[in-house]
Amino acid sequence: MSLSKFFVLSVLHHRPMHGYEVVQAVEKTTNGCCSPTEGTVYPMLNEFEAGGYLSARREIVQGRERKIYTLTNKGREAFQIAVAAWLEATDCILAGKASAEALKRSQKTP
Amino acid sequence: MSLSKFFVLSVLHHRPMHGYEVVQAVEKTTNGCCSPTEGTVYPMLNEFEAGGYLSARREIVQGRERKIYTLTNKGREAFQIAVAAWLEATDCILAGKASAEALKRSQKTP
DNA sequence: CCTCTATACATCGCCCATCAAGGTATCGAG
DNA sequence: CTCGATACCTTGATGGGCGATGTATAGAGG
Repeated sequence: MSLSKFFVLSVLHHRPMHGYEVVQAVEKTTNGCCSPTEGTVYPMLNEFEAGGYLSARREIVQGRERKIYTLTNKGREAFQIAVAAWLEATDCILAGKASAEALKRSQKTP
Repeated sequence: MSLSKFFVLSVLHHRPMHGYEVVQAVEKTTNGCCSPTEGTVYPMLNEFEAGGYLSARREIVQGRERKIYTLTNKGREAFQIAVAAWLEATDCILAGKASAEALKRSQKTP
C-alpha cells in the first residue's frame, strides 16, 4: 500500500472526516512530509468505500454538502496490516541511516 | 526520492557493486520488503551515473562483463539528504502505529 | 452589490516510476 | 548440448499521483 493511502487511513483512524478535511489532516499530521492533492484523495476515498474499507454518510453543514467517511472494521484491519508492512520498511530505512552514520563517524575519526 | 532509489543508494553505500548484484542486495537487505526488478534498477543506475551520483568502471570477470558502480561524494551527500527525508516519513509512520496500538488497547480494556 | 477567498465535491489528461517480458551473451553443470 | 545462472539492456503496459479545471455555496471586504 502506498504511503498516501497509509496516511489517509491513518488520519481516518483518529476520527471520521470528510474528503477535504482528510487532505488537510494528512498534510498537517505529516508536517507536509506527505501532502496528497484532492485529485489523489477523492478517487482514493471512493476506491476505499467501494472496497468496504470506509463507509460514507452525507451531511449538509451550512448549506454545503459533506461526505463523511468512517473506517469500517475491514478498514481497521487493513490499516493494521499496512502498519506492519511499513514498519518493516522503516526498519530497513533505519538500517540505512545507521550505516550512513557509521561511515560519517569513520570519516571524522580517521 | 523513491524508496527504491533510496535502497539502491543504501546498498551501494556499503560497497561498490554491479547492477545485477544491486538487485539481489536490495532484495536481501530489505528482506524482500523492497525488490525492484532489473528493468527498474538498470535505468536507475544509468540515471544516477549521468547525474554524477555514481561512477562506473567496467571489469571483465570470467569472460562476463561487469559494470561496477561506486558512490561519489555527490551521491553520498544525496543519500544523507534522502535518509533525513525518509526519517521524517518514518516518524509519521511510527505515529500512525502508535495511534493504532492506542485504539487496540482501548478496545481490549473497555 | 460584486468579487474574491475558502470550503467542498468531482473528473480528466498527463507524466513518471515500476514491472513483466523479451533479447543478447558467457560460463559451468549435468 | 541443453539448461540454469550470471550479467547486461530495452521496450511496451500499467497504475499512482499531480495539476488543471469545473461546479456550487458561504462569508469577507471593497
